[in-house]
Amino acid sequence: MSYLISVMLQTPAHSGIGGALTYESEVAHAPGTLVRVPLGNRELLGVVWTAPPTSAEAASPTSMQLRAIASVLEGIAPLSAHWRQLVQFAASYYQRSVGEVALAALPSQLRDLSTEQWARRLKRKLKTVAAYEGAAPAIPTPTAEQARVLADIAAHKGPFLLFGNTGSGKTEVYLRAAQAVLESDAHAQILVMVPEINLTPQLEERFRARFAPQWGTDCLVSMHSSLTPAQRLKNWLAAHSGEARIVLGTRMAVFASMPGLQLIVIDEEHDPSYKQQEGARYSARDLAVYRGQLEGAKVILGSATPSLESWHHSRPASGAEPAGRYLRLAMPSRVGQGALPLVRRVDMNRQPYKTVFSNHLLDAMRERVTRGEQILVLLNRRGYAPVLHCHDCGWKSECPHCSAFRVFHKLDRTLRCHHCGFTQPVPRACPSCGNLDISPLGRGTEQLEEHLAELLADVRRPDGQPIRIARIDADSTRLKGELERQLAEVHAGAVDVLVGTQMIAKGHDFRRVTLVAALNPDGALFSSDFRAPERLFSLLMQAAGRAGRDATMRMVSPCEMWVQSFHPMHPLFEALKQHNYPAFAEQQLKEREQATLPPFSFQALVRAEARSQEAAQAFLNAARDAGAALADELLVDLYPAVPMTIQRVANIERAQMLIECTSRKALQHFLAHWQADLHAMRSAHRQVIRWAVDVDPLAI
DNA sequence: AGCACGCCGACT
DNA sequence: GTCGGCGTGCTC
Repeated sequence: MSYLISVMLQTPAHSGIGGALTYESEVAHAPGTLVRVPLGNRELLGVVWTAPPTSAEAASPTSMQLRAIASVLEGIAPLSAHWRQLVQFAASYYQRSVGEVALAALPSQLRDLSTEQWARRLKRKLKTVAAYEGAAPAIPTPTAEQARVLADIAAHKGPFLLFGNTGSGKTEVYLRAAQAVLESDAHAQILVMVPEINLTPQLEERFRARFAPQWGTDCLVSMHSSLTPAQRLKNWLAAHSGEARIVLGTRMAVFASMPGLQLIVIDEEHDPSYKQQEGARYSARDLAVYRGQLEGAKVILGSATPSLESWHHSRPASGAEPAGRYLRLAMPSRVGQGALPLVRRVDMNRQPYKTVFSNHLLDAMRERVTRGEQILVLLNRRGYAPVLHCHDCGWKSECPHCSAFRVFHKLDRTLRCHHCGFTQPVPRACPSCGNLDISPLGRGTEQLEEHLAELLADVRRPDGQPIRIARIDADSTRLKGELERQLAEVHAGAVDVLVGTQMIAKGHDFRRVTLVAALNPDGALFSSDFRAPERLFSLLMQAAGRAGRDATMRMVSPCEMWVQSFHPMHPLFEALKQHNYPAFAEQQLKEREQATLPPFSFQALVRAEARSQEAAQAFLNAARDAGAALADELLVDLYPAVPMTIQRVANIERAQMLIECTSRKALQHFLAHWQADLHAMRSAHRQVIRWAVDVDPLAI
C-alpha cells in the first residue's frame, strides 16, 4: 500500500504549478513534515501540506505517473497546523503561491543542505547552556500608568494598541507583559518585532538583561536578514523546538515557527518597514494580528504615532457606533525625563530668498553648542545637490536609464542615480553645450554639512575646541558597522551637530541632544501620496522625541524642535506643536473618510514592467477589460493604467493600475478570481517582463 | 523560477 | 565541425 502525499514547493504562482504537487510514499507523512522531492531533474525541499487523500484519485490526474518522495528531514518536528494556516492565509491574501510563502519563511539552509550535511548538522553536539555573565539589572517599579495598562492587557483579549510617546515607558510594558507570560507557563513563547535591523541590538540587549539571569542566555534568539545562514538555522531551530522563549526580529520573524506562542509585540507598529516591498508583499503587522487571533496569543501594537488604520481600529465606542476591534491603551506621561520639547516654527516666507538656516535657528544652534549641548538637523535628501544644472542651455543631470535626475555627490565628484545606481564622474563642462558654468540646484545632506561648517566656524565648545559636525545617511553608513561607529561617536559627545536623513530620527537614543531642526518638510504636505502627511507627522514626532531624553542634564532652556516651513500654520504643524497626535489623526481620518481612502476603503495595485510604456499599459488595460464584469458585480473599482511616478528605471518602463473597494472581502474575492485572467494573458503580452499584485499598498 | 531542448551564427 | 546565443515549454 502506498500513500499519496501532497507537497508544497517553492514554485511561483505564475509558473502554472502554484498549488501542491502529489507524490507517492510508502509511509504516511504527517502534514508539516519537511521532505525532499524530485521535480524535473532537481531535488527540492517541500512541506507536506494536507493529510494523505483517502482515495487514490483524489489529488492528482490519474494518467500521470507519480514520483516518490526522495527523503524526509529527520529530527525535526512537523510544522504546526497553525503555522500552515498562517502561511496559507498570507499566500491567499497577498496573491502568492503557498509554496513560495512557506519556503521563504524557512531558513535557507534547510533548503540548501544535502541529506548528508543535514545528518552531520543534527549530530553536532548542542553546546552547553552558558550562564548569563551580566549582573541582574535593577527592575524598575511600574508607574501607575504602566500598572493600569498591564492590568488591562491581563484582563482583555486584545489586540491592544499601546499609544504612548517616546519615553513613556512602552518597552517596560512589553518587558512586564512578557515576564507575566513566561512565568505563567513553562512552554510559553513570545514574539517581539521591530521595524529595522538597526533597532534589534538595543532592544535585544534590554530583553536579554531582563530575562537571561532567570532563563539563561539562550532564552532569546533574533531573526533578521543580516544573520548568517548558519545562525538563521540555529535560531530558527531554537524557536521551533520551543527552547528559545523569546524571538526578537524584523518582519520575517512573523513566520517563525513557535509552538508555544502566547504573546506578540509589534513595536513602532506604524513603521512602513513592516510591509515587505518585494516578493510576497505582506504586512508583518497585519499578519501578526491575524496570527495572534489564530493561535490565541495576545497582540500588543505599540507606537507614539500609530498608523491611521490601527488608530481607526482602536476607536472607542461613540453613541450608536460600536468600538473598533482593537483596545486602545494610552500612556500620555513621559517618565523620568524632561517635558516634551517646545516646537518652534519659522515662517520661511519672511526669510530672504534662498535662506537655508534662518537667523533665529542659527542663533539658537550657536547658543546650544556653546553650552556643550548636541543638535540634530534633519533633511531628507542625501548627496550634495539633487540636480546639476547648466544655466546656458538648461541641461539637467538626467539619468540616461531612468526618468529621474542623477544626484550630485561632491565628496567623490560623481553623478549618481539613486534608482538604478548609474554613476559617472561629474563632467567639467555641460555635456550638452560645453559651457563651463554648471552648478548644483537644491540641497542635500552633504551640502548642509559643508554649509554648517562655514556658518559655525567661529563657534567654540565649552572646552574651547572648534565644534565638530557629522553626517549620517545611507552614504556615510554604506560600510558594515559604520552606523554603529558613528552613533557611538555621537553618544561619546565627540560630535556637536549631527546632520542626517530620517535614518537618525528612528529609535536611537541621543541623550544630550536638546535641539532638533527639520529644514524643509513641506514636500509631504501637498504630496500626491495620501499617506505622506501621516509619515511626516510620525517622522517629526519621532525626531522631537530624540530631544531631551537625559533627565540628569541640567538644562538652561527647554529642549526645542524647530520646523522651517513655508506653511507654518498648516494643521499638521499645529498638531505637532501641541504634541497632539489624536487631533492630527482625527483630521486626517475625516479627510480619508470623505475621499473614501483607507481605512475606509481597501486597495490593491497591479504593477507591470515592460520594455515600452505602451506594452506595460496595454497589459494592464487588457487585464482591466478581463476583470470588468466581475468588478462591476462586486462593486470593485478598476482605475485605468497609469505610468508610475518614476516611469522608467534601468531602462524598464513601469505602469500601474489601482483597484479599490469598500469591502475587503469583495476585493479579496475579486483578486482571487482575477488572478487566473492575469495568468492567461501572459502569452498574449510577451513584452511584459513581469507583473505583480500589491495588496494594501503603502505607496501609490 | 530553473532547467532542458532546440535551432542558427562565430570560433578552435 | 563545435560552442553558445536565448526562445519555448515542462516540472507531481
